[in-house]
Amino acid sequence: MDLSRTQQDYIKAIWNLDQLDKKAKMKVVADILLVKPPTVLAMFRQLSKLGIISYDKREGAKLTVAGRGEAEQLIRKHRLIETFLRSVLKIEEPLLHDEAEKLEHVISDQLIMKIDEYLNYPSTDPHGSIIPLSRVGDIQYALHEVEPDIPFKIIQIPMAGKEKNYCIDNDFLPGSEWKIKNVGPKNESFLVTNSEVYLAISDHMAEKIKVTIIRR
Amino acid sequence: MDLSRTQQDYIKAIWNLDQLDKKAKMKVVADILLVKPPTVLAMFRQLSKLGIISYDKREGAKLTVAGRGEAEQLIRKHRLIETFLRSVLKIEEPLLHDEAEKLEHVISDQLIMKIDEYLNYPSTDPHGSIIPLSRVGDIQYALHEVEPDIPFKIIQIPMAGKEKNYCIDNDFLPGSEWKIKNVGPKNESFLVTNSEVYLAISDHMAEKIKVTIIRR
DNA sequence: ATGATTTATTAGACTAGTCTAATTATTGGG
DNA sequence: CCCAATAATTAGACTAGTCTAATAAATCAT
Repeated sequence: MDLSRTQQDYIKAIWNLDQLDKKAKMKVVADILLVKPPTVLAMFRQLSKLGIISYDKREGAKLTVAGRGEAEQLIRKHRLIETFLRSVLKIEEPLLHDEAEKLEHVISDQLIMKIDEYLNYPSTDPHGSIIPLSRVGDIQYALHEVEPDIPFKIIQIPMAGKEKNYCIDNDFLPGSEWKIKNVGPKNESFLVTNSEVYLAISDHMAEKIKVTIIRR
Repeated sequence: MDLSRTQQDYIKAIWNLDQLDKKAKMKVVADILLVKPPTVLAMFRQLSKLGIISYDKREGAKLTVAGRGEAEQLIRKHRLIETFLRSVLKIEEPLLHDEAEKLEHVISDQLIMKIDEYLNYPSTDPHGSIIPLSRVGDIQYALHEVEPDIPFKIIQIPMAGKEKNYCIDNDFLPGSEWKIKNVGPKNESFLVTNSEVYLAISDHMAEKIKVTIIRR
């Protein structure tokens, strides 16, 4: 995952709106980021393709599980940086927030780990907000966590017997790329496709299958 | 002065080459910044227009006084950041340099002042290199320090008597924009122009006239 | 001092992120 | 339920920074 600074700004805006229980409609996001609606539309499409958000005209943009992961790592950085700047350099608002806003895009995972260690793994920032936990590396999800239409790659299928054969027979194997087309009522089954065939996966299989989100 | 990150990278490259007594030829700069020569040429032209460098095919790019000022503020930030990261977070090479390289473009003058204060105004960085002094704000120069062809704006002309009249008669006044066309032998006079008229300014006048570099 | 090699320059194209102007959808108030 | 206001979308254009391919200029080694 290598998102540009701009992409990160959009992700954060959507995350922040979600925290306030507001829909990330285009107009709203445009106003927050001081850009015009067509710009936001272009970025929403880009982020959808990357599996970071799903966008629907009337629902606005919604972060996928993958997108939420990205957002939380950004928030984690922001809050650790604020905590650090506050406690070491005694920086006050508004400088505190402004600098953190810039630094969060630039400080590496490695450095943020050092900062976390220095601060003795704080759980809240100077404003009392919770600092999300670290999840570095390629994040894995169980299949049932992934939203429809988000392309993913299979990492592991810990199956046996006829379930295993079912997967093998349909080329539903580690390394292959699929997406969820539809979710059955009460999440009891998932219709997946690799754009050649469609396959039904039961909920108890879906919970065991490990997957990563792929970017297009 | 609001230079992009990219512009700053070129300025630093030229400054670093100068420290090694090497000419900032296009090929060399291209190799350092991992870009191709046409890209460097485009940037050299841009920086020339901004009065940051002067470029000549066989001499390579040379920083103007204004450009050197920019470079030194960047170096100052870099070295203060390295010192801070080393002494507070015990960061080691190569992380130390890499992070400083990114942070120097993003940390404000205000924050760097806090860091300087925290470190108790160190004069050298962890490698023993000298940390340049701060010169924030719109930097002023005496006219005789400015290189030919670099456009500048007059800030102050502390003249009297017939010198004053000479300036007034020729609209050589605070607020007006000029550049040096030619420097006499032994720097004893400066031919300046505002693209309408040409004017000769003596060295002892030039030393008193305060000026800022302007960007086009 | 001339031909080979290297370097500089031009011309034209691409990407990401942005814009404006015009059009199409959606929505909410009488 | 219809229309006016608002929001979304399309189409087309711009900028900064980059590229490749082709040409021109400089340098260097015999």
